[in-house]
Amino acid sequence: MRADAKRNLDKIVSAAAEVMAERGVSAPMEAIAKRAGVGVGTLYRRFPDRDSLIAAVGDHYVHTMAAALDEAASSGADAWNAIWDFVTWAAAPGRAALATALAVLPEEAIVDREEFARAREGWVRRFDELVRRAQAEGSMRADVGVADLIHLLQVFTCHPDRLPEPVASQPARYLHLMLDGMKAGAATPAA
Amino acid sequence: MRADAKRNLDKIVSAAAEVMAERGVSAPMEAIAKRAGVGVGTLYRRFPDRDSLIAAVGDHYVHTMAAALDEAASSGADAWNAIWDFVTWAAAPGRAALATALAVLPEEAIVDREEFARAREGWVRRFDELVRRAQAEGSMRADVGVADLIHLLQVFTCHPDRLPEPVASQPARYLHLMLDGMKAGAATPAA
DNA sequence: GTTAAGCGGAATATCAGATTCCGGTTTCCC
DNA sequence: GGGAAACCGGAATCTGATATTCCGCTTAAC
Repeated sequence: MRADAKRNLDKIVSAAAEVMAERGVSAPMEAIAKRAGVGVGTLYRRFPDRDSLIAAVGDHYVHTMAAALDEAASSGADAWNAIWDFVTWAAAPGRAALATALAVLPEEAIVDREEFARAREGWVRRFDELVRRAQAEGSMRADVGVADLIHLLQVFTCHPDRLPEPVASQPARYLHLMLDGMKAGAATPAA
Repeated sequence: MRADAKRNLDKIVSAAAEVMAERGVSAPMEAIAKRAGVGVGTLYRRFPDRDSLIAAVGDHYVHTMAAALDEAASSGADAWNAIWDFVTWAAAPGRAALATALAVLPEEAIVDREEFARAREGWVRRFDELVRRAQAEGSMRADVGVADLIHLLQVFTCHPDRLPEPVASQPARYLHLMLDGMKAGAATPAA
């Protein structure tokens, strides 16, 4: 692969990640190409169909998230604070497409992409361990689980267009509210 | 207006409310017409543009909600429980388009529709009073407000397509989690 | 300097949904 | 009961937004 081709490939993946974060996984190919400073033709040469592009973006995100989670988990804080920190990180501006990397990816796009599946599973597992640790510590109620956290992250970190304005602009505020609801003793047992 | 015309008008508004609940305010006109058991032509004769239809649906919902809120508020329970009950009602299946009636309505669509604006404002005001009452009672934290409740209601009661599956199918679970986070003492102060 | 890999983006193909139109029905009033 | 006015349904048509292709022009690489 020629050097310029490689360069463009990288630009395309980053651009796609950004644009998909803003407009959802089905953002126009042309918008992605433009953001990457590249012609649509180049985009199509590299990624013959949208799914392959989504998959590439997915890789990008899973790895980024896994790293952030590990950092929060190993910061020495207790499990509850590690979760709090990770959620805060995930809600930061520019992280909007988190959802993309989670479950939103069309099944077809990730079939056979073992590396991706492995990374994702690893991330989920470690997140789950953290949650269980927090519950064991007595800081998180026992009737909620990683799944709830992941789903809520998806909801609050999806493309801003899909959220009411104040929520879109302060996802952290709302995620923290939800975390407060997940605190041990906060609560009426969840249904 | 001829009797059959009136009949169709009603069918159209109910159908629109349902379909918009499921597919969002920009659901295809044809889908709405079909649900109403009416031709697209009829739909267009009554509502020349989508906004007028949205406005009609809005009226429909605001009144329904206002009634539900008033009922919860006057049930004799304390303010916190009234809120809890209302939120539960709003999250019940078939109520999905709540968002439609709140702020999602395009401004243009409601300009000059004073009756609607008045109903909505009345609803918001009474909801706000309830919230303040709960705070005065000491059951709800003081750093959140009706706006937060309304926005989160919007998030969790929007068209199911826009939410991750588990959230879409159990909005009440997540809304209750949110309420738990809003309980007095639950919490780290919201940002 | 040559050439194959790579590029941009205009042109074209698709598709979903909006909107129009009119021949065929219903109401409703006399 | 009868006829005009008001209504219908939905096929046909129009549009706008994207996807996808294609090919003459560039540029890295040797």
